[in-house]
Amino acid sequence: MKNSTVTIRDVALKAGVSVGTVSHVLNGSPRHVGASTRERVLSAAQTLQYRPNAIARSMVKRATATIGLVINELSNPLFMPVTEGVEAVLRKEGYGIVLASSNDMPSEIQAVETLRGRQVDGFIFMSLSTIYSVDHLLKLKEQGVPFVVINRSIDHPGINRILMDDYGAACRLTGHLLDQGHSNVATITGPRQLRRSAVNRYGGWLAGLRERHIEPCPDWIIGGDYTFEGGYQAVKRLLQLSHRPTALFVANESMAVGALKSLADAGVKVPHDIAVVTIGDPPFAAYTSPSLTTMALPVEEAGRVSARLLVDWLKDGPPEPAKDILLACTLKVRESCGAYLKNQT
Amino acid sequence: MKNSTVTIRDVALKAGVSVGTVSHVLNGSPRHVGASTRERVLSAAQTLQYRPNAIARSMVKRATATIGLVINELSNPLFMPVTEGVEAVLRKEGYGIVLASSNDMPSEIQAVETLRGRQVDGFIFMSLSTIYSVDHLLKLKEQGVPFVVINRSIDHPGINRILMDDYGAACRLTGHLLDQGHSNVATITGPRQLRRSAVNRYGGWLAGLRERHIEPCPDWIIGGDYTFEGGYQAVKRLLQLSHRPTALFVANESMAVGALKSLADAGVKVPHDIAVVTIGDPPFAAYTSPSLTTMALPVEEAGRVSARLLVDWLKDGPPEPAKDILLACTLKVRESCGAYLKNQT
DNA sequence: GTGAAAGCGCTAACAC
DNA sequence: GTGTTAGCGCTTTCAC
Repeated sequence: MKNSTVTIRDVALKAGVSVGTVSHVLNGSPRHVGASTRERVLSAAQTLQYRPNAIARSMVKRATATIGLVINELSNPLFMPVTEGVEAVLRKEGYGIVLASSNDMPSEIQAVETLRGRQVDGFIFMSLSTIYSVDHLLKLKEQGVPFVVINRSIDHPGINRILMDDYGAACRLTGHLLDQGHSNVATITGPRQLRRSAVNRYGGWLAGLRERHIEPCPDWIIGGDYTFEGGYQAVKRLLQLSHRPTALFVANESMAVGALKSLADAGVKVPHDIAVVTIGDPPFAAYTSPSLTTMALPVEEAGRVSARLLVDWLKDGPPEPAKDILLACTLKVRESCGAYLKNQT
Repeated sequence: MKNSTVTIRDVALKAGVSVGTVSHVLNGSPRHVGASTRERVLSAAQTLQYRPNAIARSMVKRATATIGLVINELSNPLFMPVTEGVEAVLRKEGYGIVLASSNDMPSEIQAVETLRGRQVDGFIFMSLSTIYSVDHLLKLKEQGVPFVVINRSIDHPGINRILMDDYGAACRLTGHLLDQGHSNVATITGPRQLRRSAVNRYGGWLAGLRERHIEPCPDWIIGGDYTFEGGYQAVKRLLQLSHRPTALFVANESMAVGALKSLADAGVKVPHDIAVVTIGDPPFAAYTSPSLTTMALPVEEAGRVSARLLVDWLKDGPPEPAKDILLACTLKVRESCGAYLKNQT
């Protein structure tokens, strides 16, 4: 970066004071400086267009006021709002974000190394997968590096984590279906080998049913993979069943969209012939045909909460005991569950 | 960050050499060092778990190997893939990303200042709006700060910019509609006062029509705002017209989804009663009912190209003359334009 | 082939 | 109230 060559020395020279003084007035340190001196320093800095070098500052303060945000699957639409939440509080607190994406374990480890080399003050890990080993995170913890994980299944005491209540959301959503008078509720699950959320959403569905003393029909558990096509194909399989359900809990939004299309292609009317609900509330959920009844995930909130937690840690020391925060989802009733239909008739 | 207190000195001490030597072997500098010395240094670094302090390094090299990515509207789904492209090439080249989001001019200016304070080596500006003044960018240019803009209407010589060919995309897409035998093509425009892309897409639609000597019907130019609801309402207005078009060019994907729903709600069959096409190809475009024929924007490519441009600049000096790159869109033919329908009959 | 030392721009003791 | 100075951890001349 060119031209950035105006240093604190230049300001000191121009103001006719020492660099120490300049540093003090510019940082509003407790030390008392004369009004006229302060004035001269300020105006010198102004006219020289002085811009403090944060790198040099970090050097001596041994802190960079930046945090590392490591994301896997940058392309996942869920991450934008999380990042937004993170960014909002971090910016307000004067912290910067250095971004790293990782597609697998090795690259995540690599990213952490790189970011530590860049001296980030802490980390936020934002991920979806549950298959990752967490050894490198435990190592971080052991070394006292501040970090918080979002949506990461890491069952180890003392890890600060933010989770979204997939289980509760699925349970309530299923309950909502039952409230509409359904009792034949099928599910399209996520990849339960890979994602903790898929396990929890399945578990929530089951619990929602059993809460009302309904035993799920094994045929009505269709395996999916969280993709559009997965949802499409799952419904195709479902429709081949002789005994069809009257309601369908789809484990995520992408599959729900695929399911809707599959249903439409097969001439099955939603919600008339079958009700559909899902977890995750993308902007377009209100504009599918029919619009989707969903449980909105607290994505932006997760971002804000994690950032807040980390910043507090950085300022006041680690939370004791470690936080384990479960964020609730919000029911968005639209057309696909048939609630409106029912109320009309 | 704790524990990070193993410095180059420690390595030097342990290896029984000078810090200069350590630096040389660790950076693979041209200087010759004895094989045994090198060996000792390497193993010392290894056993001490030495991690070079990038901040200190930046201090003396006067370069941080980071670039500032400034985005407005973090929530815009278009930006994820762009960021992905940027990240991919930057990581490969050893550069880091520091992220800044800005919602308006003042916050963008603020972000630039902050990032310059953090000594980023260059900038990528990713934005949508055309209403911003560009004075601060011109100032950057004047000061020799490397930067490239994506999708930003800044008509000033010497600015390196990446644009997506909205005009060409709209023109070709309209042509595609005409190829299907339509001649009554309406459009729902974007906010032409705010977005350059809206102007260009409108212009492309017009040009596509005139290329075939068709004069557009003024009634068939419906003003929209790039939102789902905007698309929904626009179609409502369109349907009140006595003389309806047989095809509809919607300026962006969100409005197209809104339009589809509006049409469905009104019982108008797509593509049978009216064909629909749009610009922008979100993942769900293939799973709407009917699936959307679109022009896919080269978003990830824009990210990659901009990053490559910037990195080359950082390494070899500014491109002469400045690059002005126009990226083409890709036609994705699906159901909503009626092409398949036509071929079947 | 290797070591010593001068900074990079800044903050924070410590003097006065 | 203000100035001086010793580093923060590293790279890179310049000696040897």
